Amino acid sequence: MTDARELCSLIDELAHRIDEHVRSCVSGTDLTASQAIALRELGEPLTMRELAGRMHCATSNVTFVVDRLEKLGLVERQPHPQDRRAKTLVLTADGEQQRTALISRFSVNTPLGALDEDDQQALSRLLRRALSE
Amino acid sequence: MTDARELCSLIDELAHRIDEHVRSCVSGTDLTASQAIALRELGEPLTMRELAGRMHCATSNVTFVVDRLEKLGLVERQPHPQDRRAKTLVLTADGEQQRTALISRFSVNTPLGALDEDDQQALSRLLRRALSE
DNA sequence: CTAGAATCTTTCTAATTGCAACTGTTCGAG
DNA sequence: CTCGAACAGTTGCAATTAGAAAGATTCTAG
Repeated sequence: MTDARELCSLIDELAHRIDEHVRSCVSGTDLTASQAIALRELGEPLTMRELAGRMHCATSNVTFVVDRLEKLGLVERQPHPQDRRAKTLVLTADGEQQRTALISRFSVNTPLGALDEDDQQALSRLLRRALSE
Repeated sequence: MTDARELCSLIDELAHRIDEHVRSCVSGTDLTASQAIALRELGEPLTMRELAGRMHCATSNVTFVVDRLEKLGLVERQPHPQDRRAKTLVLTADGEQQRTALISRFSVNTPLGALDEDDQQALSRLLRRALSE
């Protein structure tokens, strides 16, 4: 039987490399890593809570991050059409532009560069299966 | 071509599940998640720096975590035999005992439970390849 | 042998993150 | 209807984490 603990370490290691990659992509810009991830996830309008879910962090933290993105003029808090409690986060034109620039920067020197096309597909399949539970 | 961004999200998601798993394993004990991970990694004596490397955190943070483990009587800072700058972290008898108990708790309901033996080996092989570069 | 660069740890400080309480809104049972 | 429970978001506060500076030791070029 394989060692589940070692497998977890490998995944943690890769997640850490991904995090490092994000940090290297934002170094030199005026964005923090958290802000960049938020921007990345905002390809479609989301509520605060939805964004928190995608970022795996507390909603109070999203309040903080979005505050700063809004000050930078990249995101707007709009009233939610159906639910007056919620807010819809939408990118400004500038936000859209910075997002596409960011994503193109993300896509070079990916931590998965050592894997060829077939391996990436195989990895994707295995990860989906592991997460499906 | 597969979407590298989505692959990264899958890995992050799995890493997050692993983190949640650790937290659920330590809830009810007097250990924090960081302390538990430190304990897990101390299967062999390590220096502060080595432990920081395995925990993916700053060395100043390890000082903090080890301080508390030492107060709990689970770890001892011993002078390093070769290098008087460094310290060797070794588990006490109580530390060893808590470590094995912790690891056995880690091994039930693993986030990788949805994968059978073959899949786990395949995943391990792919992760190693991705990390090898 | 020795001076300077590098390394290991700690301390101090700042930034990030999570938790609990609170406001305002929606939902559902009666 | 309407009242209480549930939920979205914010705020204040505490805890975790990282970064930079400093002290002690080791390494290395000359």
